Amino acid sequence: MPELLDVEGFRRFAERHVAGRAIRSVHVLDRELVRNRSARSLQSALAGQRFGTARRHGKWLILPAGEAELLMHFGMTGALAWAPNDADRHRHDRLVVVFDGGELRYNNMRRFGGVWLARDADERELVTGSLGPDAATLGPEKFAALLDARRGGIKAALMDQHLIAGLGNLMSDEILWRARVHPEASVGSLTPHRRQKIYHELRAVIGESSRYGRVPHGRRWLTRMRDDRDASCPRCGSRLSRTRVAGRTACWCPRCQRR
DNA sequence: TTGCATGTTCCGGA
DNA sequence: GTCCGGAACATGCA
Repeated sequence: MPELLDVEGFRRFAERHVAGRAIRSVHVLDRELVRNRSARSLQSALAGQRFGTARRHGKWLILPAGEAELLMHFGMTGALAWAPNDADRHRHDRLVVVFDGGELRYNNMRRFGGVWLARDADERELVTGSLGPDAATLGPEKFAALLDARRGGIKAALMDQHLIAGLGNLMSDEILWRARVHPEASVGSLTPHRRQKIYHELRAVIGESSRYGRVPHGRRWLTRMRDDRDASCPRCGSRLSRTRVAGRTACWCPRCQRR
């Protein structure tokens, strides 16, 4: 699930349910997913604190709690849920934060990602590593400058969190498909016009998706087609190709996205 | 049983 | 230093 848009959905979800509320207790259901503190130390750091305004940088969710921050990464299968009480917890719920009147559940089947506590901005950056500017607020000049300093393939560049934070496999495929750029094209081979087109589609994909908190599965989106074995291009009807690009399965149209 | 899955990190090699 | 591919991580599903 989680790329930038999904995490943005989680941010809003957290904002709606827990911002400003006092934490009554913290239940660590899977010790391993609390990555940089003991369960006990996380509990004592959070209990009694209030969550401030939820932030997001790339695929990271940042929940200020008192002086500290609770950092969440969702890996490939993470999600948040809210429940009025402790009934019917799921076996993949890894961390539960309890408030008066309900509880926030961090669920993660495959256990990539996890939860960290950061005492300050320095510790946060230690945890997240250096992140590029968030894709949702990246300006055109900055995007152009980042690509100018980059070699290698365009899909790898879009997915590199150090360069731009937030884009993953699905969104990079969606953007390149809309921009009609082959996923293996090298950055250096792209004309300024092509790069502007990629930027334009990046903004469009994020903009059109943001109200859903995820990339839509509509008929005109590549994302919807990639699950089908005999998927065809929503634009031209050609059979879509699947190849490994930058370590992931890229889905693209051999007719629309020529080298 | 095998392969694949929207994530990151680490390693060796060019 | 840069970039790439591959393997690893953990779990479930087709």
